Amino acid sequence: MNVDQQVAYLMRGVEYGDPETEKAMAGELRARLILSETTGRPLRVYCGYDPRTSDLHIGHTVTMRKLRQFQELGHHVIFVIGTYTALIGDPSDKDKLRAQLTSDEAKMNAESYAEQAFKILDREKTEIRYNAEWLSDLSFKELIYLASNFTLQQFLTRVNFRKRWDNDEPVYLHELFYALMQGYDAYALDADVQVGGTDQMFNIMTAARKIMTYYDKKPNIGVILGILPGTDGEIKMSKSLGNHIPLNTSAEDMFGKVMSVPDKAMSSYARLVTRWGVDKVESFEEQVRSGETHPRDAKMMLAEEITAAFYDEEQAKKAKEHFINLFQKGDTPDEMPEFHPEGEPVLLDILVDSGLVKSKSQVRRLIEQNGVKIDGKAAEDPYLVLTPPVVVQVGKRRFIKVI
RNA sequence: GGACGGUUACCCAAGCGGACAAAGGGGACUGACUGUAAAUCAGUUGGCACAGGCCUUCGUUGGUUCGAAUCCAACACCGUCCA
Repeated sequence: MNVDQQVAYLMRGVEYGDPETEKAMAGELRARLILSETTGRPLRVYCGYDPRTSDLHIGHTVTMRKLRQFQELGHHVIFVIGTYTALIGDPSDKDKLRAQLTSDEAKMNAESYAEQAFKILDREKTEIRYNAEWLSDLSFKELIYLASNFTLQQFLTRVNFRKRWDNDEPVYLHELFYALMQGYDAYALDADVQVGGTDQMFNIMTAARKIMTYYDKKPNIGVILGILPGTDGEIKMSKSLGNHIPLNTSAEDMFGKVMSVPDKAMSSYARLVTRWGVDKVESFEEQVRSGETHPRDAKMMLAEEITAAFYDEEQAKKAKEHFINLFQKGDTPDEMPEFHPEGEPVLLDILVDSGLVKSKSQVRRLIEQNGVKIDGKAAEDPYLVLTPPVVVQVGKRRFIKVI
């Protein structure tokens, strides 16, 4: 790849909300890539992760994929785990105060976090750092100097603080430190590039660049990526919103979850979570736009690619077949949990005891709504005594085999 | 320290003495339609009971009342403002 192709590759999926900024960043990146090539010094690229949660979803992997791309081009990647910043909780993506985390919790999460990250990153080429290393030694005096680079107005113009301010909700002083700390991370790591989502725009572009300049360093280049929408296609993927696709799941489940994403979000997924190159993404989008490929089939391709990226080609293919059988042909799945009833196999009890339905009242409602099927036939009587083995189905996709 | 406001089901939020298992919205679930979806339409959404009906729930604990989510008291927690 020549420099321009590299820039295009590395800037894929960025979102600055302002074409000028994007142009400026692309320009800086280009210059620094050239510098790296002539001096033979790889760029130092970093992204920080909040160890608030230990199980990752594919939304977390967007920035990792970007780091991976830098790795492929021979640059040095630093995976920072925000053990110290987690003490505050990043206020960026929420308009509410986030809970603080104890350092023990943070550390524990961090370990499993990094482990999952190696599904994407090259273990050999990744440096893992904890920001407590340098932040815990920061003196109060230093903090004052750092803080003197910023005004309260700058913070108050950020929407997430602004909203709370306007609603007379508390904005705590320590929340303002978050940006300073993240900026200091970039300085301490001597970063050339910092990768992050658009929710990190302020921290990366304003805080980090300002702080680095203050310390007479070349400010880092912000590679700001779009936010991956969740399976609802609307808002940011997040576990607490229940619209996430977890990493620790089965290939079948991942495939199915990608398929449940609305059509309009396909392009975000193509750009942010596939291993595809620039050309491939563009032709994919073009095929859908022109109607050449049926949106359903396009999404199949997408789901297969994404599943393959986290598992492997073979498992992805199997997941696809599974999906086709189950949903397109309406078959029952090959494998389903088995349930051994105790005593008389009364439908009502089985559904509750197996955990398929929460309460008996709910079973009654489901039966009234034709939502319970026995060997494919809608059940009418909750007190029906089953003659095992039979397949009991609730809704479209929940099955058990009663033995 | 003081003044004021809040705490209702999964979430937001109405209710301010009886008609309240509690409006409305969101979410979730079921059915129809489909491309699996989304959108749309219809329904369900505390528990138990075949049903009449019964039981538990409106921050906690007591009280007033024939009757309390609603009134009173104390407590707890949360918030805003003034010091």
